[in-house]
Amino acid sequence: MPEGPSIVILREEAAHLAGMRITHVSGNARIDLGRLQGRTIVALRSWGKHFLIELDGFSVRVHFLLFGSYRIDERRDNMKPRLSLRGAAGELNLYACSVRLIEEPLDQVYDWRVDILSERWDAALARRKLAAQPALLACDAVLDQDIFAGAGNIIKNEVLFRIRLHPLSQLGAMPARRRAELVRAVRDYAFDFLAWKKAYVLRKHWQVHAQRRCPRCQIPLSLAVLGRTRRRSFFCAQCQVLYADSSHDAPPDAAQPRSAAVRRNRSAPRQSS
DNA sequence: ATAAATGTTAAGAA
DNA sequence: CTTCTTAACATTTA
Repeated sequence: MPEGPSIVILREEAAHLAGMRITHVSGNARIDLGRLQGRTIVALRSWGKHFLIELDGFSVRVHFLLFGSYRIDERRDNMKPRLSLRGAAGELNLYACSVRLIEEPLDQVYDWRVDILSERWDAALARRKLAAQPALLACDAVLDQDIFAGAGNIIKNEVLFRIRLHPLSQLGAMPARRRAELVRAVRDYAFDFLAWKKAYVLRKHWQVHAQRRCPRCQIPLSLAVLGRTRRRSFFCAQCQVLYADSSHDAPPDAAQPRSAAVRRNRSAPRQSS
């Protein structure tokens, strides 16, 4: 459930509740539920993986983490809602999620230019942020919510494969052209994800995530827990180019010559057996 | 049945 | 003061 496109789907499915006055509030969220009673839903918004219920006066921020779920105009029979909002237009039930109140205006708290699904997405800003962190690994960069809000582990794995970039590549060792390509690919894949998820065909479009073989060269995919984010990376060690630069390595006590990008099997030959 | 996973945050350690 | 590591949270699927 939790990557950005899934939150956009929720926002769209719940759109008919915007403008509704909340007449019944319940749930086991550790917030003051009484404050929501009688308020009006001004708008339903999203930023990355955050689902935002904007009320008159304050907002509710919902994050589904790994296991969260929701029902609109219906309920789960097996689980107690973390938060349930009811009114004349329908009801919204949220389960196993993190719920917090935001007192400040949302436009003051969120930078919409960073949301990979926003119409205000700013690719140039993302490129600048990537250029500013030369030691950052590609696998960590894609998951950085301050750069790509809404990108999750599936998007990470699929994007890196699409542009044939090794997850351990260092941003500073890549040509600027390649960083720009990465920014473009995250945005593009987010919309593919959205369309596929709406059509219930997301999974069958996975090229590497939770897959066994490289669809391109057929060798077994590598699976490793990589980066400071310690998330699973599925990748093809043959097709995905690694850019490494010794000047960003951990303990170089002497000045070392800058090494050129390490390119592995650029042409990705077929595996012979 | 046991493990791992589309994720983040808080607290403690280094 | 960072930066890193670990635990906690809580549900489904393999």
